[in-house]
Amino acid sequence: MKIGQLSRETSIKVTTVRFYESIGLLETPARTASGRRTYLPSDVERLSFIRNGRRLGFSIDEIRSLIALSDQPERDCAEAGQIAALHLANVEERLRQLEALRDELAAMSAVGCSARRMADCRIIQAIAQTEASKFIGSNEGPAHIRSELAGK
Amino acid sequence: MKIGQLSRETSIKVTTVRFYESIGLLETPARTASGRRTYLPSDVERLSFIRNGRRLGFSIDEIRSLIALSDQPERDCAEAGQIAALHLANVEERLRQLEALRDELAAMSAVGCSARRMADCRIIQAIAQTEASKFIGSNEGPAHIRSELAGK
DNA sequence: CTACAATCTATAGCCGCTGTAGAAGCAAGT
DNA sequence: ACTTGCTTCTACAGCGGCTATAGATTGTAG
Repeated sequence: MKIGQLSRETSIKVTTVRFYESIGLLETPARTASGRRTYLPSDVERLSFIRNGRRLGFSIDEIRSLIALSDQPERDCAEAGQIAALHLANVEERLRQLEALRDELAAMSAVGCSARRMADCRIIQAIAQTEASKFIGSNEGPAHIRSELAGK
Repeated sequence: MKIGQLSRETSIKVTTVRFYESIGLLETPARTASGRRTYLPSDVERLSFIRNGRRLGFSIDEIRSLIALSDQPERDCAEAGQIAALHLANVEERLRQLEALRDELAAMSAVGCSARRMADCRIIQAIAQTEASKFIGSNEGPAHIRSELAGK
């Protein structure tokens, strides 16, 4: 199986497959005489696992850990549970932040911009006057504003 | 006023202030004879606006537009309202995605990992068996998994 | 034989910063 | 004058997770 078919079967782009290989997330596959990568059905499985993990918001490193764990069938399963639980907690925290954000924005938009001139624009005024205190918890500056689930 | 004080007054790190200058978000300030940047109170205001905008999740480009608009006091305010409304819609969409994600993860964690061996780990199995169909709407691969409001 | 698709490598770019290194300036204390 | 230590300066690399581009090669169908 060549990379294109692997890509189709997993819905992971060819370039991304190569990228995963380059960062060691996917094992280096065998090559044909002319240098093309060849994959096995087990690679489809592994790549699907990676895809699902990504779609569930796990980081590459978390997926790496999960794969490493699942490659040791006799090992205690608790660690995998911890990774998942921690991830869930992170997602819930982000949800809370995003909800607070939505409320702020909704309040802002509700006021509307009935003004005709920028000079009187309520939206601009609202942004200018947003109180930093509303974002306590985001004590590390805009760095917290990044990472999962954006509109591309 | 020097960069350190501007930083303290706005809670924006010194390096970030310089970064904003480098991308043209902040005007190039005057310099002392020895080359230090000097700022005016109006710079505190502008930087605060930027900080608030960022905390509300606006992109640098959106903030750039908002600033450009507000620098034209006679202009129609509607465009600013549109930017805010579009941003709100994006945030709401992300909220929906994140909620779906949380539900998936919660269901996964609820099952728990009572198994002792990785080979029987339900978490791993759940990830492996996640159906892509549950993520319709995220039709562009993991690219959607990025951007605002992460745990650093 | 020619066209076109698929694959290859290597490298740069996206966003929004953050961190590093090394040099220079500045104020206070001895 | 000298040292100490803080602030500031420039320039550049790195983060995550890809995506895009360029240019070369190989495979396949008409």
